[in-house]
Parts: sequence; structure tokens; C-alpha cells
Amino acid sequence: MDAETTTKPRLRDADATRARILAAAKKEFANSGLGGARVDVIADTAKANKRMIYHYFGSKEALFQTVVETAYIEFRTAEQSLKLDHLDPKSALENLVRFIWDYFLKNPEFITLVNSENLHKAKHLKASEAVKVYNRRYVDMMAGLLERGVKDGVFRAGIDPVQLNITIAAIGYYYLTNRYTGSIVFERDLMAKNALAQRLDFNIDTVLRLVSV
Amino acid sequence: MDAETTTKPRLRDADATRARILAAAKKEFANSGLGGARVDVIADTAKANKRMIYHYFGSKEALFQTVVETAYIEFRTAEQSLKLDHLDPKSALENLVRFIWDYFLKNPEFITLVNSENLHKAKHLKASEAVKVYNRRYVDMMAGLLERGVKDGVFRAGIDPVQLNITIAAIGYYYLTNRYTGSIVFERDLMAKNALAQRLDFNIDTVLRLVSV
DNA sequence: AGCTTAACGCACTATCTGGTTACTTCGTTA
DNA sequence: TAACGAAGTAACCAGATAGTGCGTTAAGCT
Repeated sequence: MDAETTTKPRLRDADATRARILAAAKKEFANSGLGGARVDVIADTAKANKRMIYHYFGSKEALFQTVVETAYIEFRTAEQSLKLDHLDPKSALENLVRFIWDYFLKNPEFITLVNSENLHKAKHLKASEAVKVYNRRYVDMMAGLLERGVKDGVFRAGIDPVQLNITIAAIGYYYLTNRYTGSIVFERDLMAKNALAQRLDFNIDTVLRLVSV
Repeated sequence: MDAETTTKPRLRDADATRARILAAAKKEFANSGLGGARVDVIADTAKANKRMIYHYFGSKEALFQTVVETAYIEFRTAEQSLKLDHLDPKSALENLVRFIWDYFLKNPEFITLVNSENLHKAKHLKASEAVKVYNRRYVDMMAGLLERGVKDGVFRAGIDPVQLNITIAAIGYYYLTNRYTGSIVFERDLMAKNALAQRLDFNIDTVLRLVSV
């Protein structure tokens, strides 16, 4: 009837239903972990029937696997969209630290999903070749950035890009994943606006001191 | 009959049973998270009856709470046993980084328990006053160490001891908690002996560069 | 020895939960 | 427009799971 231009609200839309289930699953798995998540809750949240979950994904664990893999690829894709080549090495590195911090902050589910996956010894991620490919590209980018900095005389030589990469993620990730216990033991609100800004500054400083000559 | 000198294997020993349950629970919660842990498994592992768990701890969640609180206090207690006062500030800091790394490495359950507790927004740790007290003492120690370094002219002034503390934990914790996904995406065995040694060196370097004048 | 208290364990249940069966309804196309 | 496959649903099931009722027996005390 009407052309493809108008978005007709289809009563039956496989892609849309699948996407709703995936989004609901991401939320539920992030909130409760694999063991704590409830398939019925996912179905309800997705406004779908539980049968549909098994129709599209096969099992609870297969659904979890898809969620985790998707989350990883989304992260690396976002990272790839960063254009750092035209910046001087120091600014580029600072932007990278800032980007990763912001991503973790705005996507708290990502962190909890990664934690869950590691609790299960990464058995759901093992299959994925896509993740490796994305990551290789990312490590190469980091290596190139370091090299450029050395050539410019602003970075010291001999830094392992993987170690640096892990450290950049670590100083943001740890702070945010442990925000609840952290806020208790340190008796300050780690998620207060100024606390977050202060932490980001500290992290940028840490990384720049680490690579400087 | 025989004196208290000989350790008689008592058939009924409340403390021993309680301790066995606690140890089993720690293991099970660390392996499977709160949602994935099974009370029956804990009872079996503890060679106790499930009834005993409810007798001593009341509920699965109360047991989890005890496990988490105990793990925290054990960590801070071990930390306190470090004697750093007689060392020059740099060596003291290096020893601290080394200690925390070793502790995380040798107590992997600690990390997974903290992750689980944060997944649940630290609702089980909220009550505990003991944890706060231990932590205050620790932060004070760190502040004193920094101050001493400044006075000696080896550390720069103005470093927030809490931020530094978080960073020291972060660069070890993140590497170890994400060892499984990390080993996949970076395509190297992060837990290999030389990889671990390399990481510790990198971390010590990171911290010393961070505090140096 | 007798008595009281607390450790201990069997066997049970109400409920939950992942997964399925059997069926209906919509959309597309021959 | 008939008909066929795909999308969708409700009701159901078997096994799992947190939690208990109640009886038994060891340990300590007098």
C-alpha cells in the first residue's frame, strides 16, 4: 500500500521484536548478571512473549552470548569513530582517555556485562572472531600514536601499547565498577559531578606522566 | 579425659561448622555470583547440612553479606600488617603496589566478591562500620606516606591520597578481573608468568612516575 | 547418671524458572 | 484470494531451589 518511505507500525516485525528482546536482555543481564537474570523479566520488558526469545536466540545463555558480543563490538566501533590522526600525540592521547572514561560513564551496562562474562571465564566470547579483529585495529592505532609521539620527542620509547591500553581502561573502569563499595569505604560520593571531573583530570595526568619523556 | 593440649576431633563443633560453611560460601559465591550460587552446593562443599546454613546465617543473602564483609576486613587486615614506616617513601610505595598486586593475585575470590557486591549496589556492605574504620586507617597511612615523600623532596605535593589509592588498586584489579576477556581480545595469555611479572613492573613504574616531582 | 541445651540431619514443600507444546493470527505472494 | 510460512501467544511442565518442621543425638553441667 504505502511506500517504504512511511514507517508503518507493523503488528508483526521480526527485526523490531528481536531488537526489543536484545535491548531488554542487555538491561536485565547488566542489572542481575547471568545467574540472576530472569527470562520472564526479559520477555516482559521487551513486550514480547517468552517463546519469542527461544525462537530468536535458542537459549538463555545463547542470548547472553549475543548481548555480550554486541556490547563489545559497539564499544570498539565507537572507539574507531574517534579521529585522532590530525591531533598532536599528547592531545590525541588525552582525547582517548577522555573518550573511554565517557563511554564507561554513559554505558554502565557495558562494565557489568564484561564483569559477568569474566565471572564465567569468557566462555561466551571465545567463539567471536569479530572481536579480535576490531581489537587488533585498536592496538595498532595505539602503537601508531605512541610511535608518532616518540618521533615528535614528546613520548619516551619502549612503551608496550597493550600495557598502556590496559592501564587507560583500568583507571576509569575500576573507579566506576566499584562506585558503590568505593563510595562506602572512602566515605565520599564518587559519583558526584565534581568527583567525576576530578577523577578524569587525575587520570589524564596519570597517563601523560606515564608516557612523557 | 585427655587435656586441652591434644586436638580432639569433636563430633559437634559449632565454630568449626560455621567456618566450613563460610569458606564454602566464599568459594561458591566467588565462582557463581550471588544469583548463580546454590545453597545446596555450599552445604555439600562444607560437608554440612543445609539446615545448618539457615541455623547459623538465616538466609542466603545474609550469608553472602557475612562473606563479603569478612573478605573486606581480611584484605584491610593483611594490608595493615605491612610495615612501611622504616622504608624510604619510594620503596614504601613500591612495596605497597607489590603487596596489593600479590593480594589480588593470590585471592581471586576477593575480586569476584567485590564485583558481585557492586553489581548489587553494595547493599550488603552498607551496614558495616568496621569496614569504614579499617579504611580510614589505611587512607591516613597513605596520606602520611605521601607527606613524608614530599618532605624528603622525592614526591610532588598536592596528590590526593584517595585518588592515588584508587589508581594503585585499579591497575592491578582491572588486569586480573578481566583476565579472561583480556586474554582473548589481546590474543596473549595475560596470566603467563612473564606476563604477570611484566605487568607488575609496568604498574610500579606507573605509580612512581605519577608521584615523582 | 540425669538433665538441659545446642548441634545436626532427614525429608518435605511452596514456589520459581528455563524451556516447550499446541495453537492462533498476520503478511506475503503464487 | 487462497494458502502457506512466519510471527505471536497462552498454558503448561519437569526439575531445580530457597527455605522449614520436627525429630535425634552429642556435649556440658550438676
